[in-house]
Amino acid sequence: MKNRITLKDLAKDLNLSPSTISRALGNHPAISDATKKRVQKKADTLGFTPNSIASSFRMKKTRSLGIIVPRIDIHFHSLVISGIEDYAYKNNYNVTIFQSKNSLKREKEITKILQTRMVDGVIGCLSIETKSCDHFKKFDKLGVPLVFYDRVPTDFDANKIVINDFESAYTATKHLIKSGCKRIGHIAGNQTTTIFNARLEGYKAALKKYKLPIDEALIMHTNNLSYDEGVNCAKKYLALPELPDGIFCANDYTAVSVIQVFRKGGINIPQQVAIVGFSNYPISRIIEPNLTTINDRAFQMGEASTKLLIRKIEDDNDIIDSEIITLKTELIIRESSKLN
Amino acid sequence: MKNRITLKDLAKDLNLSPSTISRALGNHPAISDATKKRVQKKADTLGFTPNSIASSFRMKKTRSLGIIVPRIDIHFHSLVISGIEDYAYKNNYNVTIFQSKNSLKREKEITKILQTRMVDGVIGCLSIETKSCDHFKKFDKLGVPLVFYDRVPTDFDANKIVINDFESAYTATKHLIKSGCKRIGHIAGNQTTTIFNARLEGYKAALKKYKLPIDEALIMHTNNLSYDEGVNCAKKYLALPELPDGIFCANDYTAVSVIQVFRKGGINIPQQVAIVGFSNYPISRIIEPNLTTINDRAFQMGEASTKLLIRKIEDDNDIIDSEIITLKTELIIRESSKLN
DNA sequence: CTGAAAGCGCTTACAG
DNA sequence: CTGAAAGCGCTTACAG
Repeated sequence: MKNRITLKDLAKDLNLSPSTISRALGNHPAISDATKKRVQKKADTLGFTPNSIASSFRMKKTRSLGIIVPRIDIHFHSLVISGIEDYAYKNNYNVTIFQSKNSLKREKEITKILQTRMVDGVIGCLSIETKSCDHFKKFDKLGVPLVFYDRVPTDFDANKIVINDFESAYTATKHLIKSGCKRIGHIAGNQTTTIFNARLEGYKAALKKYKLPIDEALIMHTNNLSYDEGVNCAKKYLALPELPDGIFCANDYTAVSVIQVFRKGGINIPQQVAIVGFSNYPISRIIEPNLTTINDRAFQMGEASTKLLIRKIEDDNDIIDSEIITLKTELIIRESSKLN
Repeated sequence: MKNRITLKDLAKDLNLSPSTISRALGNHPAISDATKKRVQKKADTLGFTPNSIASSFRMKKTRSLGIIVPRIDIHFHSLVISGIEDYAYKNNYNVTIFQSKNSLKREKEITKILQTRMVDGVIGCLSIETKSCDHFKKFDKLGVPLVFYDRVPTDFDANKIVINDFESAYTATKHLIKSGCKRIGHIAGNQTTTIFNARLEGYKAALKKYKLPIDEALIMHTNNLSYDEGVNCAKKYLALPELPDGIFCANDYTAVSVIQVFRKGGINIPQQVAIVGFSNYPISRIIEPNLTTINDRAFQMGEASTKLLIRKIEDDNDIIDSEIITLKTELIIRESSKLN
């Protein structure tokens, strides 16, 4: 570490006090323009860079947000983080990221780290293993606001940014019904996860509403909605005495695998089976036929989380205890379900 | 902000000095086990959390790494960041992320922010717009180590983690030649970017080595190697009097678009045209036929960058000025090029 | 084994 | 318009 220039050094050089230097660089109204210019010029020539840690320490504000995501390399999360960084950057906050790797143990460790006053607020998406959220309760005691997105706690009141999974699944299923499908299947995610349960329920609700039977044989269950699980589900569909004529898949990966397996089996999509996915992953525009899917607003989720969080951080006399914001999704109709 | 418990509070409560509390919690050998236990217990019951900003300030170490990437939501970068976070986490560093959004202006702003002693070291991948790296030179003066990956500066000596793009392209092209291809095309990226130029040169070198002609008509140039540009290139190939029998694409997106356009045109892959991509994106395992590609070691690039950076941060009497580490890539042979 | 003291580099209420 | 002084919460060299 080299010797770094401080306010004191500038002060000595200019025969001013450190207070004046600080005010001049902070563009304080009480300082004369002449002084401001002198100070700025000296700061530039000496290459002064302020010590933001000293400032954070003094101000008890770090202008940092802590983010806990299961994994960064999952496209959904990388989009959310992109939205977070973008909104934070525009508001002069920076973003410190941690991956829980879907381990409850690691998630707990991370909350401990974040509870050292490192950050002014926290945005989290729970790990798959997380059932109870006790390890997040300390933030409230410390006065550190907390916002969850996507996988949110159910066991305590918290700020949450979500989409309406039930409604989205209902819309997707209704779209298949309106396109003329009568035997509609569903590839479901892990039912202990709220959002995947809601997608299943939305699917069922649409069937009920339009007086179509709910046939458990057409509902396939998976653990991770992985591509490979999708392949298995597709094979099971092919083994049925009668194929479904439409399938709503709880994510795009399984939808893509179904399309591929079915086409290999000589089945026309969408003519014989129409397919709808969920998430609007990049692959949905590449797979042939292009996949009808739900835009889950990942980037906007990041923006909205950050906007809410910063408001909570900066509004001292905020009397709202917790807030749940639901974003509108969007059905994107593409070739995989165009029947008429 | 609520009133927070400090070392002083604990000290008063236990009739000890703050120094002792600090040492006890830091597991200093000079403190008796009995005292350590008393202090730890009290800290737990009062819910003491240390103020890491105060500690950073005092120690002149933040244990934070600053990352500048063009975008977080590009799969390559999200993988690198994942590798960075993983290695950093295991070594008790945290990771603060900024996106340049490929804007030189924003990249400069970010370097300014990072030069406020916020971080102990910086990992960067240059924006597309960046030609000169003067804005990074200040880090050296501040004693803040800097490591670049992937898109690295050419105009000054710096620590760099790269793959051998020339060699990888050579290997990919050689694979096509060994598979029997005689008319091999290339879809090239922006030639002002070093890595894409190296890929083109590696391709040419392989052709030369094996005494195949370099036919400029078979070399397509793109700006961003986007999917849509790939579609255009594919159409241009189709318009040629004679098709190539193999194409090495500088990334997977263009390779995928070529496969799709060619198949729509009734061309068999790999029998008529063998295709090789670059990067091993998830889609390479989904597209049919599965795409032969180069594993570009994104995650490992993140790990290696962080390992090098932390070494530079912690090794005070390091006399190495700058270091360039080249990672081995791997040719992954899949259906799109299996000719024999 | 424990304590008193100094100081990291800022910011700001108070005084002039 | 400018300055002197206090203090944010830690850590550690020094002393005992």
